[in-house]
Amino acid sequence: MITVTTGDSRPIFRQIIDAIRVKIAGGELAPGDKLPSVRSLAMQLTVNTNTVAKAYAELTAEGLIESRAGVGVFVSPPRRRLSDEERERRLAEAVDHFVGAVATLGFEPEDIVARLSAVLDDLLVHHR
Amino acid sequence: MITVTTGDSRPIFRQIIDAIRVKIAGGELAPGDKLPSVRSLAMQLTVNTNTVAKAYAELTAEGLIESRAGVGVFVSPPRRRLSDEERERRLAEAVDHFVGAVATLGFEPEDIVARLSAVLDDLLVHHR
Amino acid sequence: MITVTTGDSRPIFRQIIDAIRVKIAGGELAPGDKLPSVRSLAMQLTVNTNTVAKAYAELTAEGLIESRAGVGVFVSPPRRRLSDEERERRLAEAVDHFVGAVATLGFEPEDIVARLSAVLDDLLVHHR
Amino acid sequence: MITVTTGDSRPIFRQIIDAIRVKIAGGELAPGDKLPSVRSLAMQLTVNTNTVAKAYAELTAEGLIESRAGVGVFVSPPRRRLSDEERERRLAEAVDHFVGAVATLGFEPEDIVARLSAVLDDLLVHHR
DNA sequence: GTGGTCTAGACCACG
DNA sequence: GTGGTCTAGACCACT
Repeated sequence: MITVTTGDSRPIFRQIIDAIRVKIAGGELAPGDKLPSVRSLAMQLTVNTNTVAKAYAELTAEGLIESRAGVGVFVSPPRRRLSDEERERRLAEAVDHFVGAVATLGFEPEDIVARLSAVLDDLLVHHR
Repeated sequence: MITVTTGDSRPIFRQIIDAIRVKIAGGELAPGDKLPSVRSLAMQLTVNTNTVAKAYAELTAEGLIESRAGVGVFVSPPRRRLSDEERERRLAEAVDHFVGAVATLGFEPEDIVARLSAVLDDLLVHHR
Repeated sequence: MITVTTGDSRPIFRQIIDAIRVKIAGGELAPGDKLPSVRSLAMQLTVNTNTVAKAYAELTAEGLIESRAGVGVFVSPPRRRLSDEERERRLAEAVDHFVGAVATLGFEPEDIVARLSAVLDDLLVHHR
Repeated sequence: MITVTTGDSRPIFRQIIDAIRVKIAGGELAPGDKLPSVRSLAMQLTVNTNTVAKAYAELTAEGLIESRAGVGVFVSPPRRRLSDEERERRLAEAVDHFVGAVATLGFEPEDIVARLSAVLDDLLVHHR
């Protein structure tokens, strides 16, 4: 089940993208699985169909899902789409953004790392 | 020295905010230190003065810096301007964004955590 | 100057994407060059601004251009974004599609190759 | 043997059209040869019969195949059903699509041409 | 003025 | 019924 929050700083379509990415990474959505249709997800989230379609389009461009016209949207078999440099660049950027966001919140580094580690392990390790 | 890059997905004013936050958290900017004026920083970064002013405004609202009329802008003494709920909310949001961004990059959880841990420790622990 | 044709089987936004890709590959658009604004290109092509924005968004996702909010859209410095496998896969797919489209048109293979070669050389070699 | 793949950007009916075109151009399907019935091909590919029927309809319109009532579908004797203008238009469009798709993949023009040349020669020259 | 997001609604292509 | 494209128009964020 995907949820969107208006309080989140990310736009709706990006919240959808991130949520589905996490489900795929965690194995909750496996290759071949069918995603909810654009219209049904839009209704469930009470957003416009175009907003869901935009999220699905980006996930398709990333090679994570594929849509079969008239049939629906499905999780793709995994493939390495990005170069190592690009993957590295994106990780570095994500780290930079994260550090910039939490640097002055007053949490201990160990607490932050523990928090993140728990979430990541739960998602990715659980999958293996 | 702060730098802004066009390749970054964050808007310029946010890059400035994050960079100053990190400098403060890491001790590179200590309480009482003087920051460059809005105008001079804008000139140095070759961005609009409004952009720098916007960044300084948010940092002021967070209680990280304060401007003394006619004198300049200075790093504030450490204090908690944000409520615990707000701090928690921001951390949770940052974790969500980060996980959504790196979930499908294909890195091992340990590698991601190690990477982040190194950056955080370098910044925050070094400071204490 | 970019043009779109209603007779083309590609949707408008894809025609725009392909045209800009070719201009970038051919060096007609160099890194740092400014592209026409979303609104002005939309007006010139007499299409909706969303259509142009969609094309620009995909080119941004491909790393070919970057947009600076409030300033405009610019050609990015080149970087290798895709893995070798993905580049190879895309070339193979393009070749398959092309061959499927021209196989029974009755042209001689040499003529087809010569035609394509001329276009490619004009674009890519001219650039070096 | 024809195969369809979900990873391909073309709709299924177009994949079928292209595959049969290539087989005819390459001589693997010669004039007079019998094609599988709409139903049997649909069953073999596990696609809707409408999809195969649509592909056969377009191939018939192009004069490449013909159905003899109650007997089956057969490869037509070679003839030019398309006007020179239409053939030229299709070639030009195919070239445009191809160039747009590969322009920014980072391959050398010679490599692209060599690749395409090999496939075309293998198909068409071998046939003569 | 620039790009980004979202909505509403229409029409088409596909299966 | 499914996704894809396009339009029109609004509102927001950024500079």
